Amino acid sequence: MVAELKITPLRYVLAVVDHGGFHAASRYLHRTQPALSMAIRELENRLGEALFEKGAKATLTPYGSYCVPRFRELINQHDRLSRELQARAAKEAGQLDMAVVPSVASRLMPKLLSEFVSRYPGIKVGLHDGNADFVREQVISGQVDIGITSLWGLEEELLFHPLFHDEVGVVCRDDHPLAERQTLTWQALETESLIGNGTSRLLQGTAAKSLLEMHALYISNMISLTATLVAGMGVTTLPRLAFPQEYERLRFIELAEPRVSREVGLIRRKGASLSPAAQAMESFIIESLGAGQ
Amino acid sequence: MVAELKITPLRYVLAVVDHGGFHAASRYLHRTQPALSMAIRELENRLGEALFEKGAKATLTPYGSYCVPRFRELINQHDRLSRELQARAAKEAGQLDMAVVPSVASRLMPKLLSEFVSRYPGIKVGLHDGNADFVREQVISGQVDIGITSLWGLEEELLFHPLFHDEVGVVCRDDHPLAERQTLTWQALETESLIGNGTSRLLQGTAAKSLLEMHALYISNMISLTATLVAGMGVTTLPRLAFPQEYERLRFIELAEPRVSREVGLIRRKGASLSPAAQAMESFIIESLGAGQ
DNA sequence: CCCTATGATAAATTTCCCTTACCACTCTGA
DNA sequence: TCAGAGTGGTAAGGGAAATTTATCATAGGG
Repeated sequence: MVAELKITPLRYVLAVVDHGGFHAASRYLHRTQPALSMAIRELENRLGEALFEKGAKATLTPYGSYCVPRFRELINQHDRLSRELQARAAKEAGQLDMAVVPSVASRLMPKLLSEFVSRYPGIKVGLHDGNADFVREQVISGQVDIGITSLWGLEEELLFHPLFHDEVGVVCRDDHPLAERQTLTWQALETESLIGNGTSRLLQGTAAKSLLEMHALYISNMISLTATLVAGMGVTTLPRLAFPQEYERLRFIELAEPRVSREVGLIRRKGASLSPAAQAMESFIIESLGAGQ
Repeated sequence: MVAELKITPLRYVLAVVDHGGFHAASRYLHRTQPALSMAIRELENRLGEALFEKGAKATLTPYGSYCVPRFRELINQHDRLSRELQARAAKEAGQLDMAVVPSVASRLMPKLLSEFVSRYPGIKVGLHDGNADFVREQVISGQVDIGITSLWGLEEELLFHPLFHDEVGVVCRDDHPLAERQTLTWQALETESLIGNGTSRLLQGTAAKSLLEMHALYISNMISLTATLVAGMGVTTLPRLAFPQEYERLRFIELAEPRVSREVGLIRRKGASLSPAAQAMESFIIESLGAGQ
């Protein structure tokens, strides 16, 4: 059975000691003098021993002298903890991990992250990239706080906040016959050597689904895919954001018929709420990408 | 500005976590469930962030998971301190120093101390011996908590609690002419070679005061004094307690006219109250020596 | 010697915590 | 499918605890 030492009376004792009297302390604490007298006496009763000499003005007993530094230590610990937790709640510190699809990671995250860390200097961000399945897994398993990806279907245990639509188009080398076209229909691709990739399943359920069966080649790795395209070995379909702009010889042609797009958005676990830091990131991303872009 | 984290709600949070639910925790804490709900919500508001998921049964938010171990740490620290201070107040632990006159130190303290430490195993005792002036100085300066000595006069800044009277008698070798006497008067000493010692001033203000002027020899050190007496070089006066029983050849003869005695007692500073440990020692000494002995 | 400082005390008041009573929701087993 | 027991949340009232107001006794300083 431990007596409950409330923090406030301990603070009173320290104030009396530091200010050299009950009246001075009461002014400092914005309390009246009897409040201190009674609170401290209550504390003394609880401890079973007087802290201040009776009849002397604010003089500590030996027991009191023993207690004061320990009170101070406990209060310091308390205040440090209180400040730390509040700061963390106020998103001034913390840590978050996110999983992001490669196209977003390479094209959007650099600018986003640099702005984020300058706005929230205390927050540590871990960025993990991988394909849509990887992102989904990471979020569901709780390995990361939030993810940015496009969903293939509705997920029971995930919340999806849409950010933007990303149009699917055809990518080919600049000397390819299709390269000069402004728009394409799926029929125009029937005779092409179409290379499949991780985003190809976006075509599922659309008028262009027959193209899926044409894949002679399937390349999931982006570097390999672009190298193959640059080598002129065929064409592929990609969302615009996934189109690697840095390759001068590659062209992106919009697919007009059917219009296919993926909806890129933010995902998080349904049951669990976000940590303050992750919440800050979520709000930041929605604010940055939700409207404009 | 630091928010005041009260200990009790923190305890509630831990109970809910440890017992896996508000109801289970409320049973454990002997509180009703709404009490926990409201106290914890109050705490959440204070921190600015939820600790438990809403709509889920007692599931911690990421922020909550971060907080819980820190709450536990603070509460452990609190409880440890509370127990320690209460134990100290209950005299189960602590430390005290006392200054004692040599006769008391050698004749009474050994038995007293062995009983004391067996009754209060946690208390550390420092025992310092010296003459009455030394004891007085040590107590007044606060070097020691309490002293046992006899006072020569009333002291303004000391509290004196009498313990027992110690009769002054004459000490001589067993072959001395006075050795066979049962009692003596001061006149019988006029022709003797009287050796003075630290206790001689007890005779001041008594009928035997003329003896003080007869001192040809003054020896303050007890070992030297007894050696001198054993050598048959004279007689001296000593309180009975100061008479060294271990010397077979020395005899103690009561002084009947005048009866001189010192009043041995406990002294402590008037303004300052005692530490719990010192208080325990004081009560113990009074209990042991006040009545009997 | 008055005046002002100290802290202690008593009663009134405000504040806060807890309980009782009730609701909404989810899960389980018949 | 539906009753029943589990979860936790909400509202209103009571009571204890903390605080204030008012007063007192005492001690030190001009």
